[in-house]
Amino acid sequence: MENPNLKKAGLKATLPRIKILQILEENPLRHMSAEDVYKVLLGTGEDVGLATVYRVLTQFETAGLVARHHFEGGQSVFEINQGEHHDHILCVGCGKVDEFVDEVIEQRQRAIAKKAGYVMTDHSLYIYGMCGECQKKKM
Amino acid sequence: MENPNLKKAGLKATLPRIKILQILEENPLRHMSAEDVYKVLLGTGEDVGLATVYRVLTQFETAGLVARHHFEGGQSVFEINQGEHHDHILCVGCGKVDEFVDEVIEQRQRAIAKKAGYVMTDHSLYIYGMCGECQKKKM
DNA sequence: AACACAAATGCAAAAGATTACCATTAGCAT
DNA sequence: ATGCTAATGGTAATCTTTTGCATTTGTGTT
Repeated sequence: MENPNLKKAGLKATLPRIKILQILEENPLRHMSAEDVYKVLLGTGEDVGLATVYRVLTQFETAGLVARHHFEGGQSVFEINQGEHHDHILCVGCGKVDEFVDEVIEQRQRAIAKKAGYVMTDHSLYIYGMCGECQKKKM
Repeated sequence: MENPNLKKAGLKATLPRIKILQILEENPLRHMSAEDVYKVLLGTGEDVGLATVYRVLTQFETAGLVARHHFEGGQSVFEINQGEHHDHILCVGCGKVDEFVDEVIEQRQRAIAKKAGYVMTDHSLYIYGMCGECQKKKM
């Protein structure tokens, strides 16, 4: 029953890790801050410290189980790694997050890095805007 | 002598603002954190508080005089707005920052936002990688 | 040039996010 | 079941940024 991804990642299957991974997998909110995860844990009566949540999330990131994003507004948000790579488009009105993939952009980025003499290791692309619903509200 | 950009932006020409704008314009480091600016001020013997630096930089951002970036690693960095919009490519080895513009990417972004029903207000694209020099060092 | 008043500043305290410390607990191989 | 090491929880510390408030400084006006 213990999630096999933990062992695969070389992490001991401890209770906090199992719980946190489960939350990231099952919570409808795909992008959660450490605080968000912590609150869910408290809600389910788990006795896990906030410091542990931070530690575990960082370990998950290192192990490639989750991706860390730096959306505007300060804190890091984490998203479980499943399916393909994608970028994000965020609504500045309501905070909604949508995902997209664009092969043309991916390719141009690689070309730009190469031309500048870099070996690309990562990239982050966020589009900010106002979503359909929020546009209506503002009228 | 007082920088006309301040008045143009509707900001009183106070000594801290004049000095800070000057630093942003003249410092060879084009991307500076609030702390960076503060240290330069101290170095030139100016008596400006760190809180004022933060306040002024935020005002400059609102006025469109500077752009705020959220590079990986926590604090905000500011860059004076002159010339065209551009995106950034950063070296994860030495911290070097290069700039680039790619019209294809700009255009795809607008198209993606539109298709998702968003009115795009802003975007941020960072490419991370290892620059030429750092690649050599690692061998 | 002196005034008057609101806006801006400096300092220190506060707030928010994340990390470090350390004594205690819990996986896991034997 | 036992023991050893890694992991955890709680708290204090750190770092960046913001806020409150008394004081100072621009600026337009006499």
